Amino acid sequence: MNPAEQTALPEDRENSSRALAVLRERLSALHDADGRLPPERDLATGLGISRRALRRALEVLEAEGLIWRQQGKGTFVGNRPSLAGDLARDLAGRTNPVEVFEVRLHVEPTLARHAALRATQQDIAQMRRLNDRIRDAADDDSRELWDEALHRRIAQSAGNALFLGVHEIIDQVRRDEAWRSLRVRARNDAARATYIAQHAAIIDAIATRDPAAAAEAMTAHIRTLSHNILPLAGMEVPLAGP
Amino acid sequence: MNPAEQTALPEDRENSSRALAVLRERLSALHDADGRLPPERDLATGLGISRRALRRALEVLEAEGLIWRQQGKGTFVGNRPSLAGDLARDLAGRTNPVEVFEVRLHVEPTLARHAALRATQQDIAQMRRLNDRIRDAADDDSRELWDEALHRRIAQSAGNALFLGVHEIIDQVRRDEAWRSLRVRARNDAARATYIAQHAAIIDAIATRDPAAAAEAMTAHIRTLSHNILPLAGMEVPLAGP
DNA sequence: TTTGTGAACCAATTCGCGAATGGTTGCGAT
DNA sequence: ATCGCAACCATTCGCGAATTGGTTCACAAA
Repeated sequence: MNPAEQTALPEDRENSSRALAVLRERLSALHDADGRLPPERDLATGLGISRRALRRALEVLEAEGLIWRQQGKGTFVGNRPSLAGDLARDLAGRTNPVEVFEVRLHVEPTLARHAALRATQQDIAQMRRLNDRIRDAADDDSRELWDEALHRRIAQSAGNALFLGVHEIIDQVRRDEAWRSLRVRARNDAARATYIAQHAAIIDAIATRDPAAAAEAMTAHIRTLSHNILPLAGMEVPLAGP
Repeated sequence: MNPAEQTALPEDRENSSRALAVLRERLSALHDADGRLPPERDLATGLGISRRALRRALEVLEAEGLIWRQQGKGTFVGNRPSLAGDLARDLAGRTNPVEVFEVRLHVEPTLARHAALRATQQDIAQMRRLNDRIRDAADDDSRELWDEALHRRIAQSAGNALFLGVHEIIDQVRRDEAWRSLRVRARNDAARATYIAQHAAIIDAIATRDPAAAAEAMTAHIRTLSHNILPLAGMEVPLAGP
């Protein structure tokens, strides 16, 4: 899924063809374990529509970020896999949560600082929507997805493609399967309200174009995260500042 | 080649088998344009030695970092290609030199700061050797290799595997083929002495365990680089500090 | 005219299989 | 014991056929 794109969509697409509505509804039932949809030819005949009509519907779903397609490969639900995947898996095996927080503590406040200077009004509105999604999330897994989307949106708003790539690497390492149990143990009802308030403080600082405040708010947020998470891994919280 | 490893080697390996000496001598003449050596079986018969003796020699060369091997693929001279390659090429196509310096200006001083706290005496001695290699380099291409090795050694000394991975990505983007002509134009005899002096200042700060001075020296170095290079690309020098 | 349909073709990818290659083991000679 | 030789294992490559998304075209339907 791509939470960031979903919320950015208008809800008035029902005037589209019937194929789109049918496809959107059955999307989660059609794909296999790997998220792969049947080939376009099979899917078209299976749904009783022409291939061209099917492709128009798929174009909409792709623009919404619900699916991704690649010639010769197939059509898949979810987000297109990133080139950072292999590198992130390799790094995840050689680093540890303390190092990840040490890096985040230096990178993410800088991204927030730049976002305060460069974020558009759409960026800021989207950040607020994403923080609402975090607050209203029904379960921990979706909450993690929205939280990741918010941090990514801030990184995007910093307006530096290389910095965004660096952030993506860090984020993928953080979310590596090897540390899944740690993330599950870190889920903490009491801390949720704190996180949402800290997110709001970061967004407010960006909205008021205050780079120093944005960086400080982000630093405080990541420090809170590290204090809540690292002890669960039996690790010390690093003292170094940004 | 792996300049960092080469200089770290002791010179007393001549008591090894004759095959090793022969192989080490002819190494640069045996590989093809891609750095590939002949298959072990062919190479063994070609050198008139048994495959086992050849493999023992290759093990030494691999440990020295002069070659790398992979089952089913072959044996190659030089450094094993990094997983960061694909991602770096992709990022190089979406970023630009200004963004690269913006990121370096935030990442490398931090690495130098950490190196001041964590570098070993071997690290520091190696840094000085590498700066001498830069000074004594015969041509610009090898000078670039030694310079890269020095910056990498500083990143290694920071003692954070994830940060090292981030630095590797940035470095590979910086060295992307697409910007080769820019790097060539940036070669400047007059600036060489400045760079070597700035490197020495960084190493001195690390050696005296002064994190702030190390970070400041690195910041000054990268600012000098950006002032010398970015105008060649018709770009403004970014003002933001670390 | 406009739109949709089916078919054919293009381009990128995958799959299967044999060959090549580094990694490993075992046997026999020295 | 050590060395040389051979055989075998695991991974990768190369190539061709099949698969799959991307595109074009002619024709029919609205």
